[in-house]
Amino acid sequence: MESILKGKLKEAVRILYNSNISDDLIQIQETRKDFRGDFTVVMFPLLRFSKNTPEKTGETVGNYLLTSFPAIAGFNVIKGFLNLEISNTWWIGYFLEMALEEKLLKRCLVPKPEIILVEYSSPNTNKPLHLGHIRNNLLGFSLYRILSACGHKVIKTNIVNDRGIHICKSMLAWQKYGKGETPDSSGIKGDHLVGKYYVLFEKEYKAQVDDLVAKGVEETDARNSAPLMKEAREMLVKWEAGDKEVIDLWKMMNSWVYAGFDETYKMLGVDFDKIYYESETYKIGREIVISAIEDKVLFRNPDSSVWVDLTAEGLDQKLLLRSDGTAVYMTQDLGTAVLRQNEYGFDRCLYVVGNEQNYHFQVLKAVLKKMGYKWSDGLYHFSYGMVELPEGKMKSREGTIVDADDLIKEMKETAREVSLELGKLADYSVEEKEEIFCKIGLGALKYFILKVDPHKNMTFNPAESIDFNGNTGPFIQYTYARIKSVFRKADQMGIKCDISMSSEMKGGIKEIELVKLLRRFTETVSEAASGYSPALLANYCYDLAKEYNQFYHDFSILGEPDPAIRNFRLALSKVTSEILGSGMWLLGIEMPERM
RNA sequence: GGUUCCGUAGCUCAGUUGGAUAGAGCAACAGCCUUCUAAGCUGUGGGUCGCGCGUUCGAGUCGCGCCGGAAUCACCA
Repeated sequence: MESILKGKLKEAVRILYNSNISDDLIQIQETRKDFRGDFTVVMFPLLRFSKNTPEKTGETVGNYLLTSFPAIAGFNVIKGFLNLEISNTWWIGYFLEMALEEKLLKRCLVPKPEIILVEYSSPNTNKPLHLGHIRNNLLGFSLYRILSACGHKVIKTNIVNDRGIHICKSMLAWQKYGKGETPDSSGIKGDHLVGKYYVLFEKEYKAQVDDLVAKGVEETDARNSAPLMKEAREMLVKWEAGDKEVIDLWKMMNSWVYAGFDETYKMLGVDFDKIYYESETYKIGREIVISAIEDKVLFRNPDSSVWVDLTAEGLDQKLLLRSDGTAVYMTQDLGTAVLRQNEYGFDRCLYVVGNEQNYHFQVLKAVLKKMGYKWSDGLYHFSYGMVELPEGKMKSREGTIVDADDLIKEMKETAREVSLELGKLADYSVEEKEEIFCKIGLGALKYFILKVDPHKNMTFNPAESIDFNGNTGPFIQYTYARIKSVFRKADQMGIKCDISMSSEMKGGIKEIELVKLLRRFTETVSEAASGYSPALLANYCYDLAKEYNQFYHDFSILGEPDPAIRNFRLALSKVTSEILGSGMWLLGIEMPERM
């Protein structure tokens, strides 16, 4: 409609004022709710052609459109705004077209699909996942779905940080204090078991440091010379040297962690097409760095550490290889990027990583560019904000880390309580009920996180559990289940939804509001894709659900005697449920048929 | 100190490329279930959009300068 109107406006200006107007001067937007009309044209840019007041210009243009364009039923001018009223016939025609379309999402397909790699999750193998990872996973996964919906070939990847001193810490603690404890023997989920020994290491290590400090040793010296730290470092050297005993221990404990992660990922409903391991990619990174020294892109210090000079790019000098030749964080990310480009030839690579690493990714991109990799332009750091508690950051030392598994469990539990209290699922089996509690609990959690603009920090208050009323996932799920319920009832009553019959609809109707909102779906998906913002889509779903609930409250659907109107309302309900369903699906949120 | 991001109602958050009188939810208060699911709907109260200047017919939105908060600037990852 906007593009037709645009054409008509150009025509109007040509005929009325004998001038050609460029596209960017024509501003069309949906009319605000408190004014009469459907579309609003801003008159100010046209004044240079009309040489008249905004009001007069509005009148003249409005009259022209009214007589030359049948879809326009009327207009009014307020200040510099020309509000056009579109005929209901046009709206209904528009809606029918939409309702009969096989796959609405086809409208989102981009002309040039790209190969896009999305990296998300990126866990360390020494601790279980926490709330921060949940935000990361949900964002990454929904970006995958949204970009895929637009026709891109999207590959979900995960890079597991499975090497380094922190991994050795938990291994060492297990070796010293574990007494052969395993997930099976202890009944503890693998990632939590390994995490337990990481915490234990830190505790024992701190005790040693405190002890040394008490004996008069300087704090930094104490940290370096504490026996546990020494042992951990020795273990890392052994690991890098491929010592069989260490490697075997590493493999065993990692396998526990992976089994634990898999369970959490499954609960969250996320998965990956390809998993990279830093223990493999850091070697590639090292090779690349070494060959770049020969090309004089990098330089070597007298102590034989390798650096890149990015002062010309406004950044600092950055270390790429330690003086002992071992790799740092950046080294492995360089290797991973090159490996991925070789394997997939991606056009874009999205790193879903917290904003605390903004500098790191700036450097990564700059280094690759300096090394001559043209595809480095396609790297994009999807930088999202931290999840904070009311009192600030989560801190493991203060035990305020919100564990992912615990949180998911609590959400399900709350869903169960709320649901049982309402008692609408009495005739369901235990398994069916559990499945619904799961959908609702996770729906609440996922929506809570995804509705917030990704690049902002967000607050989570563990004391007040996540809401199930208002602007929440369950609210949207409820709306969906409600519509499903209407259709179950319609079946019982033998009422079929014959969309074509609603074309006989006439008259002034409030349902048009709903149509207007429905039509925004596909453009919202496109915006969410181009702006990398699932939040846009989440808030759209909320707006739609809210609008539908008003409609549902104000009008009877099945009780409506006029079949044309009844069918129209049924069709509206059907399209609403489909859009809510696929909108939430794009966010990775499942919808229950009943709740 | 340098760089990046953020600052909107008591709280959590929306607010399209600058457009009209800044919106939701939660919390508080008052209503609505013999009729399609009340996890819903309706209403009331609540704001110097951190502060100032500038650009513009028009600024929560753009620019500059302050103030406040976060992150980062490691031979940690």
